[in-house]
Amino acid sequence: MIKSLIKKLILDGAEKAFEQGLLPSKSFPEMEIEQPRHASHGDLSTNFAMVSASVQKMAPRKIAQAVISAMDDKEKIIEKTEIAGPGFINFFLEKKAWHQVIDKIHSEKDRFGSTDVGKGKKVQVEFVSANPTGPLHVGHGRGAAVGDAIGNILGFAGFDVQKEYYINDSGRQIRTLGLSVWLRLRELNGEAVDFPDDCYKGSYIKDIAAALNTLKGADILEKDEEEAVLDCAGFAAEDILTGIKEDLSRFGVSFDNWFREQTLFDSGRITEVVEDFRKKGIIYEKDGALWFRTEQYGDEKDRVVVRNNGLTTYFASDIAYHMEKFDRGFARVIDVWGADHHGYIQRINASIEASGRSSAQFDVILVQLVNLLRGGRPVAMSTRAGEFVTLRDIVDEVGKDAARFLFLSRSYDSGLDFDLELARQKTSENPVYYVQYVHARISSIVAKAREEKMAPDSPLEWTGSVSGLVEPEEMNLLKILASFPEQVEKSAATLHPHVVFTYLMKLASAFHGYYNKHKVLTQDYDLTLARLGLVSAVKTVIRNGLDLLGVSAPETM
RNA sequence: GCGCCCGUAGCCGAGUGGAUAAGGCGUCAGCCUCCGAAGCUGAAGACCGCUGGUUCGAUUCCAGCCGGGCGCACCA
Repeated sequence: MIKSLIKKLILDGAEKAFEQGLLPSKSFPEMEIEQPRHASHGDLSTNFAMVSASVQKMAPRKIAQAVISAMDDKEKIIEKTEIAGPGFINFFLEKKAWHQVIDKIHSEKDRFGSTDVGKGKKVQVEFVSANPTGPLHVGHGRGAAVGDAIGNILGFAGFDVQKEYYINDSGRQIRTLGLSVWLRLRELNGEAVDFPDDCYKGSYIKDIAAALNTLKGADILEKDEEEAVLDCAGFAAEDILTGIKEDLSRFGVSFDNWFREQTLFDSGRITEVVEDFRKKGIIYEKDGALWFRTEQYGDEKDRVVVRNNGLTTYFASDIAYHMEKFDRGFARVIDVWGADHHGYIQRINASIEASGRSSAQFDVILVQLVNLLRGGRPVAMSTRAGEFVTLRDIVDEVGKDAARFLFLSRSYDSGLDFDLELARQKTSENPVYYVQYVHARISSIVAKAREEKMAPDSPLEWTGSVSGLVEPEEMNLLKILASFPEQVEKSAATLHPHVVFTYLMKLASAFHGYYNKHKVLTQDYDLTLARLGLVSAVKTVIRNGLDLLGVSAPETM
């Protein structure tokens, strides 16, 4: 908000400078306004003069001079300006310019930080979408944390967001699941079976078989293989899916929609798309299979959509699924995938282009792999042998908050070491407590103030004396608070939740420093009110930020 | 071989064209009769993988190389 004020001052100034003949051109390129790294460079700084140099055909410092001389600071929020270095215009603001933010935070409360840059545009974020063939593991956890946070952040930035989970409930892996359960079921009934290598070996398969056995074991044993396997598959998939939903909900992740692959078959959507593409000539036949000319759209080679046995591939479903998404009216579709699926992007892009849409409406977020460690040593994981640490195990061991915060602590572009021992520690090594501690500390201060009747109850009554906030640490906090909305915007624009994480760490650090240096509750009534107004604003922003990441903000710890 | 991601202090890492490269861990020296020490203050530690290019300006963009991770099925 302060930035936009400054921006307007600059543009108005430039306009006026042009009218006065100080500037030759009326065209003003996009400028950056940012908080300089060093306080000696002012509160805010712009590169306006530098980016205008080529348009104005003038030296940046001269442009800066012209703009400053024509600027009209009616509200007197600028203490002074200076031209620095190659042509930066540095602004030193009056303290009152920063004081306003407290009022704003207390009136907007849990909406502070939200913006309308999204303009209500419909966006779908699809994430996790793990096959219902086994429990969720760490990698799914990272994807869940990232997808959920991105959804929250986009929503806060004014997009109309739907979170969706795609269930692969048909196809070969589901049959394999059914077969695995069927074999275990027969084992339970005393039969000696040969358990194939490509079947699922996890102990959860035995649990499912046992449950199914008591339910209707005898029934299934009577059926022939095909039917029995199908029965087992249906039961197992639903059972696992129920578990997945539970795990996700305990992880604090909820979806607006669960979409089943099977519906694409039932509605005829898949054959429809294949037929459509065939008519358009982008699908051809070779070796008894149908191929999609994805190479024409930049893929390495063409891909099969219908196998020579007549069955459609997973890719065919996915084409239909993405068509379906756009048909549902989403202007923008975002998929969150594990990085090992990156080779798939070209293909989906191809199908979107082929259907006459722009692949610019489609984003894939590739989440790099997670290395699970315990005390610095890798945790052995083998899906094949059915030995792995599940997301549920992790939530049980380290808690939802610590897990989510760690998953979002750095960019998903890099691999992540997740150390269970570290995540469990309630020490400074664990950033989640560092931030939550701020919230709890402030709660405690506010509670004490109320108990001892040091201030009126409503925060709205605290802001009258904000002018008492003059300490450098207070000004620093105010500036950080004021930048929250733009950090949310940046996070939304780049689809990177760790921007919010980094912001929260910065705010928390500034608060802890302030807390150690200055008392909030003092003998001076007005000063106490002002500081209560400040710290409770910090509390609100910490909570709003943690909310976006799906981490709780406790009153006590 | 081809494709995607990564390469910033002993370690983990922020920084998507700007002025003196965040922060954390670890190391060293300090701070609790006082609002929560899960906290704070200070010190030491960086040819931002290498070589070129674009630019007034490159850790940031481009190219090539080196190193690491992950993929390259009529599997999902």
